[in-house]
Amino acid sequence: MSTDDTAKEAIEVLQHLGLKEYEAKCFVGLSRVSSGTAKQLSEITDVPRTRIYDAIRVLEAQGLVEIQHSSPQQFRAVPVEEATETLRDQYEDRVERLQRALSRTEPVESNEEDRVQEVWSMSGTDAIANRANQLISNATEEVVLVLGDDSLLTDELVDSLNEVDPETELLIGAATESLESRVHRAVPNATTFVSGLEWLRNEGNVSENLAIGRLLLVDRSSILVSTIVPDTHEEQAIFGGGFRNGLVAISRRLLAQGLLPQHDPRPE
Amino acid sequence: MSTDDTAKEAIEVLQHLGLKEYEAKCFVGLSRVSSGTAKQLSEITDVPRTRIYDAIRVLEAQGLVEIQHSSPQQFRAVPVEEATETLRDQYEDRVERLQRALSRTEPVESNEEDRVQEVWSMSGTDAIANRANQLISNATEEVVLVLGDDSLLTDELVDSLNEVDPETELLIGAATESLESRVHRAVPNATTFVSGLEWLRNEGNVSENLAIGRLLLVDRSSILVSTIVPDTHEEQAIFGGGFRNGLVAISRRLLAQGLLPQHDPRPE
DNA sequence: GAACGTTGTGACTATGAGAGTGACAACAAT
DNA sequence: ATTGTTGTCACTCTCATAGTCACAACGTTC
Repeated sequence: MSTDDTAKEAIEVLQHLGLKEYEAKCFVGLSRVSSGTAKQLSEITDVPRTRIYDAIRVLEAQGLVEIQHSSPQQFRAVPVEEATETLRDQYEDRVERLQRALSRTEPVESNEEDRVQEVWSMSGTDAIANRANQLISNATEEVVLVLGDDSLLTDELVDSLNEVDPETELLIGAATESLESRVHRAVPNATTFVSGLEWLRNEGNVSENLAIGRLLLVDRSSILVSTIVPDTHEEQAIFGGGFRNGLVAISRRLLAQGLLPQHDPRPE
Repeated sequence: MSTDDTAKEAIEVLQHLGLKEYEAKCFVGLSRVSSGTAKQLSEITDVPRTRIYDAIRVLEAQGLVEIQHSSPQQFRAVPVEEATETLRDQYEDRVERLQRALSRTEPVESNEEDRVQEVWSMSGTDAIANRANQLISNATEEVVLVLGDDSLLTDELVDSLNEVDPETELLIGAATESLESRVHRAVPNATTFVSGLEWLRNEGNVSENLAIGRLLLVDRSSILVSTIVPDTHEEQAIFGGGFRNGLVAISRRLLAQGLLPQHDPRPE
């Protein structure tokens, strides 16, 4: 039963990685029997026997399955580590080709109007984290960062923080004391504090169903605020660039109010 | 024109990475204009204007595009490095989940009949390379390896070779002198030679259209032979395990004949 | 070697996702 | 007020893929 669930998960992941349903089922099925014939596989996987052959051929071409050309044919899945390694290789290959293709295609007339009153939105923890790290890396004067959740303190983030110019002021807040001490240890250069976000939590102006994720202000000119939807655990962010940006201005004032009284004595 | 081609390539790669046609086109289009509206994008990408919105939403959810919620909306692609980094993260995530799911699901009754007269086939350079490295890593007595093409001498292969037990005998042949010297430098522990494969090339028993790729014999009990189809550049391999395996026996004899007269004086 | 189940191939239908199009109300700009 | 733009829906068309069937080749059994 639990095995069934993990199997189902494995199948889904494989489909996300580009395999078709039959192919995914076949691979997962094969991963549990060391070797088998089309008929056996069909019974395990609920894939019509006559379509096993197609699926296996594709898998073989991808380097995920081996075929013994006997009669009847025997199929065997490549060991897990080998399979994932192969998938990884394929993927790296593609991303690299993408990178090259894109970088060679980029130059096109652009309407650089340099608007500064912009507010952009983005989604997805990975993308947001990358953007945050990027912003931090480009900081020259000041970084103000508030983390609302332990999981956001990733190694990459720590690296970015430790790589900024020593002249740059680092102000890092955390939602809990334990998180603050972790930050303090990881980024010795930073001034850390436990604050708050109470001022955000308590204001009823945002939908109740949002948890503050991170808050980042770089050089007082770029701001990134993310929220985490508790149910789906999805992260959403808005991101403002430019000095005279309204959002940035507001955020500066919010931070000034929220951060300076660093020890709000109200115990929650 | 050439920009058009690379753009097309980028689109294809993105589709392989899981994006739909419209999404891929939108992203590539956006990668060349710094920012744009739905109408502009539609003109660049040939995607129907009314469908731009769907595509962008998906891209946004994946962290590849930012949206400025003004009127009209402005769209902007995340910088290339950020995008690829995000894609990489997503992928790593999936592969890891796959690995966990698979390893937790593997235990199922298995018919370990331990046949030794097996010959398996596999395809794909990545998969074959991984299998080869795996085999080498498990070697305890002897590794005989012949490389038919420069491109097969990868860093991973070198690592595997240098990590075998020093007691293990390493015999590595190469198709050309330059390749041999590269091998010699990379794997000092190995006895290298320039041979031959003439004995394979000249025999008309295999379809003319095959170039020998690699040939690997480990501990005289496992053999891997790969061929490269010159046109498609696809690599195919057969792999035999087990001591008494017929293929292994044949290969041993072939190698004994082919390798010992190391310097076939015939100059090609 | 006759009879039966198994195996592999190819061709077929059905379904659903996604490509492509159009109608239309909300909006902005003279 | 008029006109073009913008965003949303609802729709059709096409094709990949899930799912089924007929059948010939093969192997196994008695």
